[in-house]
Amino acid sequence: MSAHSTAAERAAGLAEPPNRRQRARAATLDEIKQTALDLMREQGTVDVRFTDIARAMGLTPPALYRYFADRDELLTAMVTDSFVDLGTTLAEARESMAPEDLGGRFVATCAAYRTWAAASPQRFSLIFGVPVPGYSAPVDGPTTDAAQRAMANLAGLVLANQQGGRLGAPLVGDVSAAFTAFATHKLEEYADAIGPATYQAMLLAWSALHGFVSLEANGQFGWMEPVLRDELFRAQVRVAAVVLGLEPPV
Amino acid sequence: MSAHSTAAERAAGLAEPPNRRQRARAATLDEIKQTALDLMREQGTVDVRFTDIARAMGLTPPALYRYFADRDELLTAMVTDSFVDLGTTLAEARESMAPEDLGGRFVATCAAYRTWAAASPQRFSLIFGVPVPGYSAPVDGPTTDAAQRAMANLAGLVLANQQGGRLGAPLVGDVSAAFTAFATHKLEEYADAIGPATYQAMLLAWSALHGFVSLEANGQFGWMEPVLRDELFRAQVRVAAVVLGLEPPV
DNA sequence: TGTACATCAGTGAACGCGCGTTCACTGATGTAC
DNA sequence: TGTACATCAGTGAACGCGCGTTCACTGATGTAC
Repeated sequence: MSAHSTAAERAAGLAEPPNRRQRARAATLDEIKQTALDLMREQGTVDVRFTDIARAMGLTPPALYRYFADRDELLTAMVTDSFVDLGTTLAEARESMAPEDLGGRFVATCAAYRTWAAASPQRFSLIFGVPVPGYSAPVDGPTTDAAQRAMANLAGLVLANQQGGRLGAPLVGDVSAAFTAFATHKLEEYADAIGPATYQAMLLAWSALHGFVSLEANGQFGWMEPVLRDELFRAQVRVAAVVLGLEPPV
Repeated sequence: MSAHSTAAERAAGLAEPPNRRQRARAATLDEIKQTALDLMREQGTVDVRFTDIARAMGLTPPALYRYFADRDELLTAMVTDSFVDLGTTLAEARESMAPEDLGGRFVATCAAYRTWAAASPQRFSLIFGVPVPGYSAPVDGPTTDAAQRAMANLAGLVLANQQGGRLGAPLVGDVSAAFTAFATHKLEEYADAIGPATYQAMLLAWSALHGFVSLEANGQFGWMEPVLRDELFRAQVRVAAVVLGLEPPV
């Protein structure tokens, strides 16, 4: 590979390994977001002051405008990052267990969801919480997307279990006609492998997990020892599994 | 009753119906909090600007200092109010059903929890969410109290079911030794009527409900028709009931 | 390989703004005799 | 019942502050020939 790239290569947006400057820029971008996150954590808030970030980084505030057009753009980037990070974290957790170990994969994914939220409640709240002050979310943007993606992850696991013949009847069998119609429409992509009741169960199980995770991340379980919370979470995962009709994974 | 109160009456802090001025003051206090809430709702935020409240009420900002020492005091009041309001709302829902109709009481209380949150996500987030920007919560204050109170409400219902002989075995029977010890200690007040497994189930059921409620209140179920959400919630209540080992209430 | 030019990160001064809060005041409402 | 005084809600002017943002600049890094 030559040191000089051709015009064609540039036009195609091809490789051309980043120079020192570009790498520095990328690093600074990351540092800004990381610093913002640290500040949020430090003050237990979801608010960010541009000035504070600069100060914490040893920069003057105007320098940040080289990287983000304004405060909103930074927040949007952080929200997007959080989505991606949560997604990859869940996927990694899933892949950390052997493909045949469906129960293990389920448990690991649930645990990752919990750990991720507990590790940084601010990002969790950025995704699932009430909007940030002064920040106007992009039109119908990633906000509801959160639901979709989290669901997709769960749906994949359930589908795998179904195909592995490890999926029994969901805990709640009753599904209304309206919900059935809706689910059938939604489930086309899964080629009818998943029925309406199981689809409903996915939402129920997800809610159950999310409830625990959200209460814990927001400090509502502070009165319990961490060990006890672990036990409780294990039980909550059991509940989710039973709701879905999975073979006992724990 | 005479128009004049005695010094003794005043000292004892007795009745003495509030005069016009006092009534006006109380009304203004309420109006301030209500306006703050309306503004929060309007801009989909948990932030409040003192100036905005005054403007919305047709007052000058300094006037508010007759009622609240500063912004924090207003927020604290709003948090406290939210607690009380949620509490009474749940209690009212419970009492709206006959004492013998334990299933009905359970369902009604769950539904009230949901409705309350959906009706004002801001207050819900004030109680259960991440702290408000710039607002430093009172020491170890009501924040974790939320857990306790919500639990107390649920515990009451479960206890009633237990005493009514309508409480079966909880869905998840396994309880770790550590959790058993903890629960036993916590449950002294219930005179051993409730076992550790049921105590654990209470937390699990609450989490499950809370998850749905929180996802819905934060708009994560926006992609579902309201009717479908209703159906889904009904199923979620079923899940909670089964987790607790209640006779099928729905 | 060296030189001339272009790009770009970061600075420092400056701005406008709006917010929280204070203060001395006015006028209405309530209280004591 | 009337008068004198006390209380208190609300005003308007003023303050300090810190934040977001702009602008013209400097100096370092990268690029073309």
